[in-house]
Amino acid sequence: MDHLEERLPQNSVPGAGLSGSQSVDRALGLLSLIGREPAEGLPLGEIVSGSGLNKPTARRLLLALMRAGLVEQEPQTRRYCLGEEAFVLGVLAARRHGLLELAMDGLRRLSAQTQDTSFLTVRRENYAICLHREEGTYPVRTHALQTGDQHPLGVGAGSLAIMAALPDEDVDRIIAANEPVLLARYPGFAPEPMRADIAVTRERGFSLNPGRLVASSWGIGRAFRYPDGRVAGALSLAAIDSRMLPARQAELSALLAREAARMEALLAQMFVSKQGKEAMAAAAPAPIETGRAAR
Amino acid sequence: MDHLEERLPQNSVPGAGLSGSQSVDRALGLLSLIGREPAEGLPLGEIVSGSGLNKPTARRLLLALMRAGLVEQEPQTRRYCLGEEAFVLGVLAARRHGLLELAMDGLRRLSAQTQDTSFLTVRRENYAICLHREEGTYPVRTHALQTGDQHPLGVGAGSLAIMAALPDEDVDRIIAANEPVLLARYPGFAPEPMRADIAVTRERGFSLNPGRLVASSWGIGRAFRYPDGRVAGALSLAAIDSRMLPARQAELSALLAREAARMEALLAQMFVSKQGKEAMAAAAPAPIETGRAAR
DNA sequence: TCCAAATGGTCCATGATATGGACCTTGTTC
DNA sequence: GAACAAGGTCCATATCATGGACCATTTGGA
Repeated sequence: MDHLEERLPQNSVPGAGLSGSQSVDRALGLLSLIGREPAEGLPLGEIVSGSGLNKPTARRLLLALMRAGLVEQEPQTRRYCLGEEAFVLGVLAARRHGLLELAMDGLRRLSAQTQDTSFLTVRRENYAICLHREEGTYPVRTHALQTGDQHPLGVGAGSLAIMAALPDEDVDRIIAANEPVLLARYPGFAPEPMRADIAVTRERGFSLNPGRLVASSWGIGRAFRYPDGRVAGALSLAAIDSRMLPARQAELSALLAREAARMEALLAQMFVSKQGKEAMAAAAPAPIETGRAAR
Repeated sequence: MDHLEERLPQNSVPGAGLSGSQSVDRALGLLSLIGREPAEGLPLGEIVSGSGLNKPTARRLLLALMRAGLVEQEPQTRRYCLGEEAFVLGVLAARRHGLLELAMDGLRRLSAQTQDTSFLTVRRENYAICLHREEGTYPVRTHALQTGDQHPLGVGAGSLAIMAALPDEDVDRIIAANEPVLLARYPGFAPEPMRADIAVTRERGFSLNPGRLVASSWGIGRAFRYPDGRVAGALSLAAIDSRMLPARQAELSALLAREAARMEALLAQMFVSKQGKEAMAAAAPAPIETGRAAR
């Protein structure tokens, strides 16, 4: 039903789209497709239709992914989902890309101070993905956004904050790319209103989702950047509408601003130490360093 | 220098080794190779020699991995390392494979109570990989084991605990497979002594590494299992020799045993709720469930 | 400043490899 | 128990990945 979006991620330049490793691209596409729905996994049929591949090809690639442990097949349901190796790889990658770890303290503070649920969101192409949900203690909570959930950029508070932090040309491109999905699956997020939201967000310094996704479930968010200016992600808070009146919005946005600034400071620090390590890498003979002998 | 171990992960059955997706297997092999050294990344040359592939092939596959965001190339050093997408994928996979999350509380307790550094280790084929290192407060600490470090099964306390928890046939196979690496890079971990270590570990209920990897750096470990009996991983503690005398060994092993039991309880709980969800999946119409419409 | 060596990166003819239509198998519905 | 649907596999074909040869850029030495 959604073949349209697949198949054509070659940049329309006729000769220059040949990657040189079609099957690898396809396999990694499947991986990301499966990652999108990690809750219960995807049945083969949906993988086939969702990827635009045909059954034998999809299955062959899945077998390769399973051999590597990145994908597992639930024996009961025969559904395919992310494997343990994907998890391990993530832990390994977290050494360099430790956004979540950096953000955890801030999220805990936010939820402790506000009693509301807080989120870390990052950009992933034209989508925003929720990396963590830190529960608040307030008894009425919204469950509109869970860890791992993905929505088009501009849909939801954190996602909108990220979108608004991007340069205009990116905004245009992203909205154009997402237009079919927005119209089909996100009533209330048509391109034009979204542009208005972005403008307001930029003006006022924080994003607001007034229950557009789930009625009465409001969100407020703020983006933060890497030292080089790239958008790194967004922090956001969610609560029911009665806890998001203008006065409290101001209060929450101040807290978000403080934590976002803290994140930017931490990232700046990380950038420095990383470059430091790189400079050293040449000289250092590595004192004890068990295992992994030189080659 | 280590071509030997590559190239032949087909199970020696002559005709039945053809995977049907050579290039995907190779690409995922590179991914795991790069994951092994996430600290500074690997230069192309080492990837070429480490994988047994040739330069153009390796490069082409790396480009595919980079297109997917799973690998990044440091612009300065031109080294290849795990990309942000690997990290994100890991977060997504953590929903199902949340061992680390389950273990964090226990690790914190262990380090708080003992002042020593504690570790979570899991098995990965014939190796053990350290998923987390929780610092202790005691001023003299060993840094023999860092998050992400990998050693052959049987090398180090956690690794040995896992090995000892495996059935004999696995032990034999793993030792045989690792023999070249052990002899070449791990003096003090020859196959025969290791078998003795395994026997002692089984008898006494916990593993001990008496400074074999780094002098004076001792470790003590204990494995825990999934409800179905499979070994899930190991918890371990590291300290200098003077803090690992027999009396304290007993004390520490009791703490480890308690935390390992707790882990097993948590895992059992997870298994139940997972099966529960599966059973429900068919009936439930998913109350609000924004986005991701049915197809 | 220049040259040499090493390492990173690319091209393109060739055939090994991935492809997908057709078919088989298993589980579910009426 | 027959019909349907979904999962899974086979295998001849031509497409796609392969790797030897080559170019580019960086490093370090004189």
